[in-house]
Amino acid sequence: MIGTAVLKNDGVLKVLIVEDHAMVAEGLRVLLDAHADISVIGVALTILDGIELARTGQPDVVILDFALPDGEAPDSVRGFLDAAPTCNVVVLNASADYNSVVRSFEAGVKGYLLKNQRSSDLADAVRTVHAGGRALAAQLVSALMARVGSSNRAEYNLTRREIDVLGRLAEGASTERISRELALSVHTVRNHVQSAIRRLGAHSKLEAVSIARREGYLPMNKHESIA
Amino acid sequence: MIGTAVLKNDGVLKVLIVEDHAMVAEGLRVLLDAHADISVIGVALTILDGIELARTGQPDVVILDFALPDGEAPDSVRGFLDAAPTCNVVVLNASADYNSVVRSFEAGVKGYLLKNQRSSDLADAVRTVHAGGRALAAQLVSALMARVGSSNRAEYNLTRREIDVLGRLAEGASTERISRELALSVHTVRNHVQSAIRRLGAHSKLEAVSIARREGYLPMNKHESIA
DNA sequence: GGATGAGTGATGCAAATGCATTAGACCGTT
DNA sequence: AACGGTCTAATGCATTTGCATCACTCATCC
Repeated sequence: MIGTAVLKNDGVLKVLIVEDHAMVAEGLRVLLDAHADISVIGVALTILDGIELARTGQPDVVILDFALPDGEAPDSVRGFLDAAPTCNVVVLNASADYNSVVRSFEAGVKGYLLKNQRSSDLADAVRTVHAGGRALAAQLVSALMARVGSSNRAEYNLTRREIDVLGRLAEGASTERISRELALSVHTVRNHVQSAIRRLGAHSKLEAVSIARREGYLPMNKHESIA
Repeated sequence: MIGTAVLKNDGVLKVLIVEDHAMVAEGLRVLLDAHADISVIGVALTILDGIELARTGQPDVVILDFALPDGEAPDSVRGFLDAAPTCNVVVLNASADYNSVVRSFEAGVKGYLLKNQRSSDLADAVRTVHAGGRALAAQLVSALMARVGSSNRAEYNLTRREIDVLGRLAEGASTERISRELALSVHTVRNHVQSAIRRLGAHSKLEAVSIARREGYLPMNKHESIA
């Protein structure tokens, strides 16, 4: 709150919303625009469009939905910061799973809010991060504290490759198919699988997938869309 | 559109929103309230609260999010219709999976919209269902047509025992553990697994679990929330 | 009262998997 | 420059799985 930016026109915060559900995005837009000190300069439905709008609009704050059609928030933060170096990214997610929170902050976001909060919390978060602060959903703070406190936090440290392979296993892909999809030897795929099984303390592929899913390493079930 | 209800006060449509993400619910509320002929009489975050509000408020239309903390839309439609017999339920969902659409309409909803549509579509749907019509997301219409046309609707006819075994496999249980849990011979468990694999047209346990999950035979796995 | 299918149990065999172990290339850190 | 970790690839071996096939009991249905 100390030394709020004076360089912006009228001190109005320029916000960019990146959210694939148009209905939700429109709602957030009107809710935020209702605040006199906040101005939504754009709404993007994909990461790609979002980064382009960030480049041209140079927003102060980016509201970034966690799960977008072309990727997840943590993997796109770099792109937003490159496009608009002075912007602060706030992730918006429906679920409060540990991994998503950690990955997001590791990627450099300044805030992490849940969709079950009031919209006024969102406006507050926008002001907070622009003032240089961090914004974390209240219900996450205590939960994270507890995790850190209880040193028994499972630290599986799966590698990206292992997570990738596990994800494909979860979709029912065979070792042979994965090796083709990733242009790898079947031996390598088997090694990644074995490595993941060992790290997760599992005794089979199925158990590994089960644990990985529970621990939030795998993306949510993409219900096969019919459209 | 023929013979729009005259019995309502001023012809204003009373709408109830049931959506667990407060932020989204608030957005929908302001977006809908912006229409002169629509009035949001309440917002509920759970099915239970929603049904109670429906009983006291007797809305014309209920906007019902598919996935609520205390259940899914299709299983709660009956409750809403009992509470407010004249109301029309419109399901709102993020994903367009076949099973959800079919289950919803079988449960008696009058509309099924996707969150990636414009909010004006929602207002249109509210008017349509109140006039006695059906509202289905445009992108779902053609997709459903295609499904119906190609009479190859999957009918796997899994037995209870097979579903039970598949469910345990999905949790990472081994054949041996399942045989203990169900007090069966490992041979029998293997037979059930094989039978399920055959019926599902899969080539491995993992693929069978994947297909069964997609087809709705297995309960959705809840992301372990840290909060 | 026989046909049908679920549920149970079993055997055999080829293929895939689980597990250990080795090893080179690459990359970031110290 | 040395170190550790990832990614890649491979080999060997015991175990499990995929798949076919058979058999018996017990329902249900025509």
